[in-house]
Amino acid sequence: MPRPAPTERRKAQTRREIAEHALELFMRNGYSAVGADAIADAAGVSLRTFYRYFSGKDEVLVPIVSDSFGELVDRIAAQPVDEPLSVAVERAVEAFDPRLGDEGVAALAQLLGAVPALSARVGLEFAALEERMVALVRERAVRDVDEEDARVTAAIIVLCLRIALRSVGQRPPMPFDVALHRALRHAQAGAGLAEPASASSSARAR
Amino acid sequence: MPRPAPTERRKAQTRREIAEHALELFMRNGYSAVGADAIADAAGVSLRTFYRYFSGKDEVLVPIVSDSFGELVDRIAAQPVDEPLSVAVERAVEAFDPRLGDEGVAALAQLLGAVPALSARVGLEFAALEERMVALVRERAVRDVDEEDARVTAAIIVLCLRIALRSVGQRPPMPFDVALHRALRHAQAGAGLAEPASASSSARAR
DNA sequence: TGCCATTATGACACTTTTTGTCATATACGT
DNA sequence: ACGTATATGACAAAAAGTGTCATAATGGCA
Repeated sequence: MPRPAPTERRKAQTRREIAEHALELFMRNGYSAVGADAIADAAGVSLRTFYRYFSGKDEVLVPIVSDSFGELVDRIAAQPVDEPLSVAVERAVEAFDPRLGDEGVAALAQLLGAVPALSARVGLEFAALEERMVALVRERAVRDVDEEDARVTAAIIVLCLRIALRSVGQRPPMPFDVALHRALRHAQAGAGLAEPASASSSARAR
Repeated sequence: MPRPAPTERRKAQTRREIAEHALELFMRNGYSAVGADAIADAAGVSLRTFYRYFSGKDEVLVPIVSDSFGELVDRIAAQPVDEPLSVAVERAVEAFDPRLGDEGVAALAQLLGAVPALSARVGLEFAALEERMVALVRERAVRDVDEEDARVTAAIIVLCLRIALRSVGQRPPMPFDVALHRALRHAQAGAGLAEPASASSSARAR
């Protein structure tokens, strides 16, 4: 029996709010200086409730990543199936980041770059995205695509998303869509894997 | 001032031994059923010493991954620079896994597939490998390779290693070198990113 | 609107994990 | 073999995470 929908939305909202308070606290005081209790206080919930929503401090930014990139995958899925995946991805990314402001994305990316524990945990989230992406890849191939091949393709697309997010968190920060475009182009060109030392990288590979 | 070499080797050895005991315990009793104290006991060190070598239980398999794949990267670096990277990687992988037996690798891969905490932490290790791989990529390109392009290439190679390791831990298990070969071939072919829905994946792309 | 069943929350005690500190023992270089 | 550096162990304490139960809030329904 499915659970009442309004309740589910409320819970997702609470989770999200805790995450956003955590993001702000981390940015202001640093990750290790902020305890789970401080996040709980800031979000107006008890510590026990915090642990009902998150297994630990390292998981607390997951909803933000998960929401943003989950919606991105939704938009990829909504693109017409008769165009190349790379195009579908780039189209979808044009409207990236509905909830978080640009500063929010930058803050997130910086934190992920600076705090291994967060980066590690978020890595699992990208792995989950990869699962969804496998389905999209197979949808778009006409038939009999090997499961393994689809996984590799999906993994490479998700990898490009990660690389793009990382670029946003660096100095100087690069816009998400630009970084993604570059990564996709490079992967699409075969990643420069075939060039011997006497040839340049993908730059000339078109 | 550098630290005495014998001491460093002893420490690495201790670290490695703790890791191997942990791997065995995890395989026998399951990850969550094995406490840090049990690992410390099995390895013959105090709990306090365990925490000097590892920041937590989730880090305890890192030396195994790190050693194996670190040596793999060493061998890649040792390949002649005038051949394509993908070839260098495949040559290097022929002699994969010096210390761990095949069962060891399989056990490791299964655990990584089953325990998110381990998988997450090991992900950081692959990120470190990526750093080294960037250098190798740039070495092999004759000149002026964009930092970003090199990163993408390096990241894709490391991704292939991860995918190959994952394949080893699945049913039916695939040999590491075979899985790696497949992943590399696919990435090299452009990952099927360019095909519209009316064409098959890389199978024919050869 | 008001009632009932469901379920999320808070409070508190408790277990497990992780870290600080200091005394001891061990290993390294001479 | 000796002196010094440093790795280890033991203990205490802090922090993180969990089990449990009573309460409060919420959603479905008349």
